Amino acid sequence: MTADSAVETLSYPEANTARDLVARAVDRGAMVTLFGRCTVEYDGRAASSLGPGDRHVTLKPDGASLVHTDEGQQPVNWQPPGCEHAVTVTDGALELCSERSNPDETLEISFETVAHAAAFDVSDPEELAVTGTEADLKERILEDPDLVEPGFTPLATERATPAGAVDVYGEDESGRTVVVELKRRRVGPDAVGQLDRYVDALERDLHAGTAVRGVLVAPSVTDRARQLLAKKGLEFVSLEPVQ
Amino acid sequence: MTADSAVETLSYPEANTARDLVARAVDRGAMVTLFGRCTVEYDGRAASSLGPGDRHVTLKPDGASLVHTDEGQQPVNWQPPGCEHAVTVTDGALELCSERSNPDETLEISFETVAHAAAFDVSDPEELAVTGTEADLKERILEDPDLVEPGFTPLATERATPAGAVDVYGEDESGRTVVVELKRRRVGPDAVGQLDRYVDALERDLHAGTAVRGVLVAPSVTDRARQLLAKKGLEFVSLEPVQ
DNA sequence: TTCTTCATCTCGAAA
DNA sequence: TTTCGAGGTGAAGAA
Repeated sequence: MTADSAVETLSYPEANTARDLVARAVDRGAMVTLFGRCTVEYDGRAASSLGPGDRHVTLKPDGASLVHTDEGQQPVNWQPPGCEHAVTVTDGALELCSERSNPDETLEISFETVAHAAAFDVSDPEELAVTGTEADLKERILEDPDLVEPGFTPLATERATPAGAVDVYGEDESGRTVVVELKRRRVGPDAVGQLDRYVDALERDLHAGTAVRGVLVAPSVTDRARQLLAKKGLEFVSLEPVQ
Repeated sequence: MTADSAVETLSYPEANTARDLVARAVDRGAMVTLFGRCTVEYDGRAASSLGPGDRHVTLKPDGASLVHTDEGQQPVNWQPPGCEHAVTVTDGALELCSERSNPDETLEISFETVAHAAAFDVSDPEELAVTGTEADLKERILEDPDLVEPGFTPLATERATPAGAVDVYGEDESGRTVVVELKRRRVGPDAVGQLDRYVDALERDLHAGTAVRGVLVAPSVTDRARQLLAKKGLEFVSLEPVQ
């Protein structure tokens, strides 16, 4: 990354000047950012309209667009990767359009004023390494199945059932089938419903009369989830992904 | 928004110069963006590590932080609103730290090179107006209950049950209780589980022997969801939020 | 492609 | 503060 090539910026450019920078940057696969007063229209899975205000806009080389206000972690409007970015000047105003198909969606940004425009040539070879996920919880259990209960034996992970894949499938000390559903954090009623669907599907899939135990493994459960577990005859084991 | 006050930028600044700009901007409640080669460490609900690469960093006045690579709609690392942003120079490197409590979480960004730094004074009075939401679907049904089925009479929305609030609660032509669950888009098994919980809770809550009908209203359902509906004795009505 | 589930989900509303 | 469900959820993996 050198000073000559990596960054190109404009302060309060004319619309045509900004358009040229954006067009060139999009063409060469650079990341573009704009800041200024704009309106935003979206139409696709839903539809939205945003009146004039100061926002920060990002166009990524993979086709994603982001419109950020001064508040919130989430963009106020956006377009996912895979879009075509187009930039034009209409009636003296810089206009961006990001479009995609399947589903057909359009994002249109019209700038009343462009306060800042920048293009960045990005090189990022690194992958993010995350720990503390559900996958970590699964590994913890496979390494030490007694954490679920003494005598538990895992037989498969992601075992297919008519209701979907079971996180951990195994049997208890006395040979009964056990379905384990894992959650990396405190769970509500939805996770209980999920476990119940798997247990139900397996009881039908295996031969009649086979009792299947369902065990929810998570750091903790809410009250309603606990009541639902009791009603469905399911069990809970408290365990965290790490430590 | 004037040229004098709204935007302040630096290209390839010294670490101390960048620190001063960031510190002043954070102090006055401006939005800050940085672009350059950096590493990122996160520790909190999970933990992650990201080796050196070129990224775009945003610090928002509400305490949110975003780290974006050249790919993806989602930031590779982030911190939600409510954090304290701190900026320092350590061993000649610009370092940002965004920290919050409950849960305790820390995001640390260390710049090897700052290619660009900018501060933006933002004014955004507008609210986003969205259509095509679940609320629109609800209004559509309340205006014309026959869309659910001829003779359907809504009696309440968001009616409380021991399992949570029911979207639309009413009765059919023959006076039987009907629970309606709304989804703005095609649904899977999770939505069926949700409806089933409400129906079950209401049957217990009302007097014994009261049959409660459950109707899922959505544009469409997946195969598994349809099977699950059949097994649970629940119904489906195809309806979109708009048009 | 569609389907299913995970996510540092985020966000908002209500208790 | 916690809980619960909506979301233009996004993203990944499998069928």
